[in-house]
Amino acid sequence: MDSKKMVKVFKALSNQNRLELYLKIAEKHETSYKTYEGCFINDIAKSLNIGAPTVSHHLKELSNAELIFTERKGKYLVARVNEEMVKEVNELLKLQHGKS
Amino acid sequence: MDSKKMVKVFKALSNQNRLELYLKIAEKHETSYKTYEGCFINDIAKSLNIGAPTVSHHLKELSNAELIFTERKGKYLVARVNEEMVKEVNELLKLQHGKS
DNA sequence: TTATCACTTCGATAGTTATCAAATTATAAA
DNA sequence: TTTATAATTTGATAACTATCGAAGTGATAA
Repeated sequence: MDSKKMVKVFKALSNQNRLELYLKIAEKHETSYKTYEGCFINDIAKSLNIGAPTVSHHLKELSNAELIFTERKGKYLVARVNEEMVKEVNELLKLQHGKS
Repeated sequence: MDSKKMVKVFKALSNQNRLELYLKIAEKHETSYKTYEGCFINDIAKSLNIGAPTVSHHLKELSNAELIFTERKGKYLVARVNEEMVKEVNELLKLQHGKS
């Protein structure tokens, strides 16, 4: 476990708008799981009360923390959750004494 | 799920020293689980490269985020993990598509 | 009671960051 | 080619925060 990497992840989730952004990506990620479509940022961005530059900045933070992957699809940006990283975070936080 | 509460939790874990502090408390919490001793802050504080005022500040942040409970025992301060909150965080991050 | 240890509070500072407006780039549509 | 839409970059600013030293509080030990 690399705690520096984890600090980055928690930092990425420690802002209201950025957390909501992540959660929406994760939610979309779930519903489109079988088709692997990913999530169009443009749709999400409108539902947040922040401008495009700020959305862009937040996406970079989430990417940088390796919580999401992004990919351009024509005019649009598509995001997917990095499931491995999410798993790592869950492992870090899991309390062990219940385990066998 | 209250995302504001979660933001506070992530903020609390988004600093290197504070995350280490939390992890040490959690680790101790695990090993003393059966006896409910809790974790003496004084022991931990020495192993971090920060002064007492900063430790105190960080503990307040962790408390404030309800990640830990603290209690005075004579001269010392004792900390315990708030397992409920940790569970909530894990729920929030858990990806659902694997679920039945 | 005096000294010591553990922790907290206060005030200051250097560094970080969330946000925006303006300008720019990339792609698609007319 | 011109226009429109999506996203990024840049530069600026206000707000926040991690940290410290100094001073203060509470509890134990001498």
